[in-house]
Amino acid sequence: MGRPPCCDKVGVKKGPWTPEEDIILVSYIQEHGPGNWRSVPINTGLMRCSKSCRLRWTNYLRPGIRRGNFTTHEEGIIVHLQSLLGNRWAAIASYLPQRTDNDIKNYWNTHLKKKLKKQQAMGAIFAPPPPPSASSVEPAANLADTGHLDQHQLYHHHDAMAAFSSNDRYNGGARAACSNPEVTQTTTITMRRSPFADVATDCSSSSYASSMDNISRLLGGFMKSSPPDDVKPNIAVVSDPFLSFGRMSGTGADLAFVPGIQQQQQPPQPALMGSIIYHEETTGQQLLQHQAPLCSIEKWLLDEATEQVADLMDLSDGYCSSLPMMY
DNA sequence: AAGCCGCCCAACCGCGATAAT
DNA sequence: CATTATCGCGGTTGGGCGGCT
Repeated sequence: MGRPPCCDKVGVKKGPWTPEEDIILVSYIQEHGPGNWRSVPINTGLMRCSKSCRLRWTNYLRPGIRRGNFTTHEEGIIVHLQSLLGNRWAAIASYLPQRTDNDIKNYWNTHLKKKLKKQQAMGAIFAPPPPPSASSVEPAANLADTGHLDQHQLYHHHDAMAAFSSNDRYNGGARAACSNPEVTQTTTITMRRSPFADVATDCSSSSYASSMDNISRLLGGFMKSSPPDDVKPNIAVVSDPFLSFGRMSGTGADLAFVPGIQQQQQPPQPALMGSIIYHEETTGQQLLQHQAPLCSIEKWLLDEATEQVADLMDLSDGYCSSLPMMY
């Protein structure tokens, strides 16, 4: 015999969560912490399967999540990482602790992919065709493992970054330069006002699921009443994704910083929390000294970030400019 | 005002990896 | 060691909403 079944498949409720269900779930997790999802529907009486509970918590209810309003900075990081890692949303999300993989995936599919496509189409008019052996479209799935980036992938990546950078820099009637070094022309293109300005989540507009007010109220009590100092959720404290190489793994009482891309099955490492979380003033270099050695991709990202993020942060984006300059 | 259409995103589904028995 | 459930991930779906005609 293996394990007992997680939940009855009969009578399991599906569809949008109600405020009542959210309250039940949040208060249960407040008391017991996340994890052991199997027991959640059983102990709470929620007519949801454990999977649904976990999803609701990780994608929506857990503290520290920012929703909507992806900043230029974040867009750049997502594009950057997607070109490196492919559609490994969880890995990408590990660099944006305040964002869920689902959120990033949705944002990519609905916004960034189109934007990139558009940019690449524009670039294709002027750029030479890619090398025949190149696999720019192919996700570089093994990059994280090997740490190796071939020239074309870098190429692709730089184009993507440049597209975003220039796009935002010249938002609204814009002039975007192709970053391809072999292309000397500067392309003048016309752009509408950035759609990204409008993406912002229309949190208050619709169904309950989109109501941040409700959630804030729920979590307000949660944050106030629950966590003792040593288990307090810390996600929001990390002010720069590039400083948080690793993942805020788990939530609530289990929350811990796990260095590296792989967050699966990692035990919490509270010892690291102090060194990372509470050093908002820490520089990138200082951080490197504090941390376990970075894998190649992380080092590369940091190097890249030094140049590119600094550039992006000049874009007078409110959020970006409010971040401390680390580099 | 009503109908249509496209977009957005929360939630579901299916699968592989891992853990428990 | 085999079996079975759980967990976590990526892909997909479908309901709701807003814009357009």
